[in-house]
Amino acid sequence: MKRSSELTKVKIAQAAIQLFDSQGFDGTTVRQIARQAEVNIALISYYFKNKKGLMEYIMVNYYEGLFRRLAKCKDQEELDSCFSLLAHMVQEIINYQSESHKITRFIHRELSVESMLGREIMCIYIKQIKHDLSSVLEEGIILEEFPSIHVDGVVMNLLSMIYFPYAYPQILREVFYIEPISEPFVNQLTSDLMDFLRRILQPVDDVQGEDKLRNIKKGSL
Amino acid sequence: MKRSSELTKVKIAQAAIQLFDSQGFDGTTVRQIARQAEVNIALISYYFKNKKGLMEYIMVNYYEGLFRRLAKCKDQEELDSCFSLLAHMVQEIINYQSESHKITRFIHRELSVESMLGREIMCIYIKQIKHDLSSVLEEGIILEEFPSIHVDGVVMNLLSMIYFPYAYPQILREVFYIEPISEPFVNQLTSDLMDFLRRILQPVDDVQGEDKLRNIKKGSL
DNA sequence: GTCTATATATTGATAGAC
DNA sequence: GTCTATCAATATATAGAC
Repeated sequence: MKRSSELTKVKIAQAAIQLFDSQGFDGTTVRQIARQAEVNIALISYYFKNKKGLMEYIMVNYYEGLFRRLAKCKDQEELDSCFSLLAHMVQEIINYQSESHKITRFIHRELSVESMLGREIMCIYIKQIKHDLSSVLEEGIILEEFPSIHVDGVVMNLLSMIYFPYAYPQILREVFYIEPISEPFVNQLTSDLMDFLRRILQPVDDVQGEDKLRNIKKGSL
Repeated sequence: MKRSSELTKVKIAQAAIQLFDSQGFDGTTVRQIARQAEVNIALISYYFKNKKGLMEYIMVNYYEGLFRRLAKCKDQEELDSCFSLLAHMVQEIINYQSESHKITRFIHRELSVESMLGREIMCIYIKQIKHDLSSVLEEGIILEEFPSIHVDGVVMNLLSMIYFPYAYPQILREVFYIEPISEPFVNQLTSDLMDFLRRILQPVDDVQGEDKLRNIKKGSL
């Protein structure tokens, strides 16, 4: 493998990400990708077999990166509270989505199409995310850190709110006049989700002044 | 206009909805639509000018139907509390999405593609939905029925949770083992959203207690 | 209003030279 | 590893007969 080859491969992948994001998979041609990447069309088949293989490569890469981050999260927080671990995991997912916002939107769009690949992604990766979040909630319930809530329902609400801004960034931009990729918004979203979790997971005896202040504080979104 | 013409038009639209939903707009060909509708290919151009015109027709129809329902909602509830009106609007949106789940998923997917039409849909219809929900919240704040919450944030959270199950029905099916179109789920989602609203919109002077929520509950069905 | 036939363009993918 | 040239398939859209 020549030194230039890795660069070519990366250039193709980056061009594909950009185009898949804005036009969708079926709306993008291999010719457009080659032009954008400034490489010859034949090299796409050479490196990724075909257009679908290129998409698969991008998707798998994305989720492997996400789970590396979530794994790190778990290692660092093992000794702390379940709430703190959960909070860090949510924050990590949001950060990752924001950093890779183009792939995030593209994957979520393509996930909503009926296809073999979409079903595989769901049964592997989305299930894993659900499992990771559920585990922490369930452990917190067992340890009596959390009340006995409906875990699946909470996870679904979490995913709804985590995914929305990065699946529909233009809605945020053109309807709410918010830039979803900006650091302020990432912080705001994270803090909103913390509030949501606190409201649901707060034990009866654990009302703290800090939390109350934070609840009042929201309003800068 | 012959009697058969309206039927043909409907058959084409229904076939398109079915195929756009499962394969996406760019992933569907006019030949497939004609075959599925059991009409001649040329009739698609005849009735809708072209493929894009067909999509536009479906989208506009969808949102006009939704706003007819929301308008009815407002008329019926004018004399009741803001919470009750808000609850009914949320429920109406969920019901509509469930009844037209194929168009709902298709529109939301296509909305996430960078295109002229997508931007128009957002600036007209999504903005309108946001405005309708915001208005009720703002009125409730003025009438001191609601505390002074951050309206845009609440609306965004609402939309996140309302859209998610119908944008990604397969995630619910294959990861959560829930059928998003079923009546039980529709009721569950509605009731979850009511709980969410109650938690956020609880008046300031309302001392937190188990039975206090029942006072507000009169607003729900 | 419906059809056949066709024009025109574009698609993804690759064989074979370098 | 990279390129040119090209194939075969498929796309949308329409002109004109009925």
